[in-house]
Amino acid sequence: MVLPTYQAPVLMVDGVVLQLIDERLHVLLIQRANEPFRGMYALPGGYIVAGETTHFSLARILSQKADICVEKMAIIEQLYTFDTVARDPRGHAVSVTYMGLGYQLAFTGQPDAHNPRFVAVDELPELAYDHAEIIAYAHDRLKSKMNYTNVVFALLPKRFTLTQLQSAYEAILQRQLDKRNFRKKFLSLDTITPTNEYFRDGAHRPAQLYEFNVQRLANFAKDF
Amino acid sequence: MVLPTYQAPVLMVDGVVLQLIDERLHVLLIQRANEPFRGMYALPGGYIVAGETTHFSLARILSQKADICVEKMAIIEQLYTFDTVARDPRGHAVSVTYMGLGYQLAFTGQPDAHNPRFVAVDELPELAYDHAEIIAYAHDRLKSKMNYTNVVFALLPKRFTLTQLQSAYEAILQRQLDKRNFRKKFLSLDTITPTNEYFRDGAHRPAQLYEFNVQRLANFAKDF
DNA sequence: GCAAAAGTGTTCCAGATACACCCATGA
DNA sequence: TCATGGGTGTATCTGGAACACTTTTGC
Repeated sequence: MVLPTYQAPVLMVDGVVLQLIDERLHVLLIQRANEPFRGMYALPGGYIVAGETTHFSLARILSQKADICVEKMAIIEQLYTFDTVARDPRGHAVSVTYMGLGYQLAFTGQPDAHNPRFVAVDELPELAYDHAEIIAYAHDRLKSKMNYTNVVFALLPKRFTLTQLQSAYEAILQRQLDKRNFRKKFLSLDTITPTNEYFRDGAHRPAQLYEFNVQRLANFAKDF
Repeated sequence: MVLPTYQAPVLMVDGVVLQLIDERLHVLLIQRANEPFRGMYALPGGYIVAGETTHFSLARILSQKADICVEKMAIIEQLYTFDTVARDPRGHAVSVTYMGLGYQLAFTGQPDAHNPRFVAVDELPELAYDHAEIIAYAHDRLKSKMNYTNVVFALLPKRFTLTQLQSAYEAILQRQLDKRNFRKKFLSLDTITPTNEYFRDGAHRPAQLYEFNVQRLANFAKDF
C-alpha cells in the first residue's frame, strides 16, 4: 500500500458505554494513567491499527483498558467523528466515537490500573479532552432514538415490567411520563408482548413481565 | 507529538455535494484519473493532513479536484465514518464523509482533468469504492432532516414560490405531496414568510414569493 | 376564450393529552 | 387492615389525510 508522504492526524476511537443502574443512566469512565490529564476521568479509547475496523479497535480497547466485553452489549453504534485540531494537547487526533448500550455490564476481572467505573451521567466529574461533549452527544442521540426505535431493549433485561420500561424512558428523557398514556401508546406499537410470568417484589400486586418482539434495533411503525 | 509505532489506517474525507437541478436531486461526481477505478466516477475526496480538520480538508479537496467552492454551500454536515478494511483495494482507508447542500453550485473555472459534473441521484453510473452506499446514506439523512428541520432552505434561492418548495420536497422524498395540505402545514410552521413580490412565468397566474425566516439549520417547532 | 399553474376549505379520523380510582399482595 | 406499587378508561383536543374547484395571467 502506498503511504501518504505527509503527516496524517492520529486516528483514535472512543466509546460511550451506557447502562442503567438503579434506574439512572450511567456511563463507563476510566482514570487516565498518563499525561495529559493524568488522574482525570475519561472515556475509554485508544489508537486504531490498520486492518482493524474502528468497531473492532474499540472492542479491543474496551477489553484491555476497561475490562468490559463488547459481546455483552446489545447495541454498538457509531456516533460522530471528532476532529478539532486542539482537542488533544499532544497533537492532532481524530476520534471516531461509538455509543454502546447494555444491561448489567460488569467488569470481568480484578480491579485494573485504569480504575474503570460506571458514573451517573448527571453527576459527571470534570473529564479529560472533549469527552464531556462526546457524552452529551451520545445522550442526545439516545434520547432521539427512544422516540422512533425500540433501542430501549438494549438497556433492559429480556423480561421486564412496564414500570421498568417507563422508568428507563424517564431516566433517559429526563422527564416524567403519564403511566396510563405510556402503557397505551407502547402497547399499541406492537414492539413488546406480555408473558404469563409475574414479577413479585414486596408487599404489593405483582407486575406482569413483557418481552421485546425483536432483540435488534428496529424503527417503530409510528412515532413513539 | 508522539507518533504511534504501529501502522495506522489512511485517513480520508469524501464529500456528497447535493443540489437541485431542474427539480431533481443531483450529486457532484468526479472521474478518477488514476487506478484503482481509473475512469470510473466517484465522490470527490482525498487525504487529511495533520493540522487540518476534516471539514477544512474537504474544502481544499473540493476546490482542487472538483472546482467547487465550499463557501457557496449553505450547509455542510458530517455524515458517517466508513471504515471497512476492504473498501479501498490499496489498503485500509478510513473515510470521514460529509454532506454539502447548495443552490446553483457552479464550477468556477475551466473543465478540469477530474471532469466534475452533477449527476441525478436516480441515474447514477456505477461508482468507485463504496461511494454508491455513501450517497444512499446521505440521501437517507437528507430525507429524514426534511421532516423535522428547515434544511430545504439550503437547496433553494433566497426567494422561492410554494410550488418550488413543494417540488423540492417531492424530489428529495421521492413521493407526491398534496398541494393544499403541504401549504397549510408548512405555513403553520412559522419557518417562511411571504414577500410582496410575485414570480411571473408564462401564461398563468403569478406565484407569490416567500423567504425563510432563518438561513441556518433549525428544527421545526413541531414535526413536518 | 382557452390553456396553464396558483391558490384556497371542509370533513373525517387517529393519535396525544389530561386526569383518578380500584386491585393484588405481603407484612 | 394497611401500605405499596400495579393496573385500568374516558373525554377532549390537535394534527394528518383526503378531496375539487376558482383565480389570474399570457397568448
